[in-house]
Amino acid sequence: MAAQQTNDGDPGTGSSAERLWSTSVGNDLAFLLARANALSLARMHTVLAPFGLRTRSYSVLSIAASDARPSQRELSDFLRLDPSQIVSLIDQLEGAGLVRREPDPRDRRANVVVATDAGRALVEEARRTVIDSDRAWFAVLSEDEREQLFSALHRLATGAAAQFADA
Amino acid sequence: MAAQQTNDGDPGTGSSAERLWSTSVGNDLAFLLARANALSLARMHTVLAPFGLRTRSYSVLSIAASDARPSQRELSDFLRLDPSQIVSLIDQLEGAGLVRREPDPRDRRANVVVATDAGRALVEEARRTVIDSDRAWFAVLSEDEREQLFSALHRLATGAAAQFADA
DNA sequence: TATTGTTATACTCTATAACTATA
DNA sequence: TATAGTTATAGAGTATAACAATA
Repeated sequence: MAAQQTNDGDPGTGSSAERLWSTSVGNDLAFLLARANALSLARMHTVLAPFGLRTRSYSVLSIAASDARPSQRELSDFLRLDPSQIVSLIDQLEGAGLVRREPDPRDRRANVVVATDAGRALVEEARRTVIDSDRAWFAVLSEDEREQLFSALHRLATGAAAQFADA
Repeated sequence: MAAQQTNDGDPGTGSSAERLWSTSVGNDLAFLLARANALSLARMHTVLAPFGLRTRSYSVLSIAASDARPSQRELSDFLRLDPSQIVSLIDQLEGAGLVRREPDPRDRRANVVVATDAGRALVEEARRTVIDSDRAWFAVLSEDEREQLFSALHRLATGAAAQFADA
């Protein structure tokens, strides 16, 4: 760990960076959101590394392994990634034999992204460890609090608030 | 931006990507956290652009403008950025005449980062618009819900959960 | 004319390693 | 020996623009 070192031999100042929480940014919801997410991402990265996945590729593979049969455009919209980023992600996953592009019979411009058997097996194994990690990481919250957090984040991620981001 | 179709809060239409919410990632707290944060960051970027600031430089400048008199190391610990990233951020802000490095009389290795008058004026103006934007963006939550969200995120960002990220 | 997927490019962010000067 | 700041570098993430095939 990066060792929040206490500044010993320095009487008067407590643990060095702790007092910065009293500044305005320390009390800003958006800053807390960013910080919590940074920690969560680092955790996900650690958990997914043994599977050769990152958060993005895990999300794509997970959706490809469902029965949703998404097009690349739908993945782009849902994950809020540029279509070109989806191309790159699918290229990697396809190169690793985890997903394949199937032509959409209803629109010859579009590809449907589906997981291979190998992809399905990998993502199911990965998902189990992700769920375990989630449980441990969110254990500082009670069941009620987790539900409230889910509700709040879901509204922020989908609700009217979303339009402000595109202004 | 890439043609973000404004699918603002109209669930009946069944816009193509909407059904992907029923997949497992759509119900993952960590995914929601990432998505909400991405939207919040995009919003902050839009709000801060007229001031020539980004979220990072805004945070640094904001703390430098307080009476906390942080060292670069403290900024690094608090913002969870590598010391080298702090160097780069301070270089930019110092080049723009917004902060300056002052020698720490108690440790000649350390710099104390303080805002100039210009920096203080800029960040106060910026903070007003950030606060307005925050209010609008979090308006989908009630006052109680905002407090609960703050409490939950604060625990996730500082509590025992933090150690999992470095495991 | 608009949309899907694609290629290309540039910039920001993240993560490490090594170096200096102080402690 | 350890810490504060610095330099350098490489890989991941983000944001645009332009293009071919298809609708």
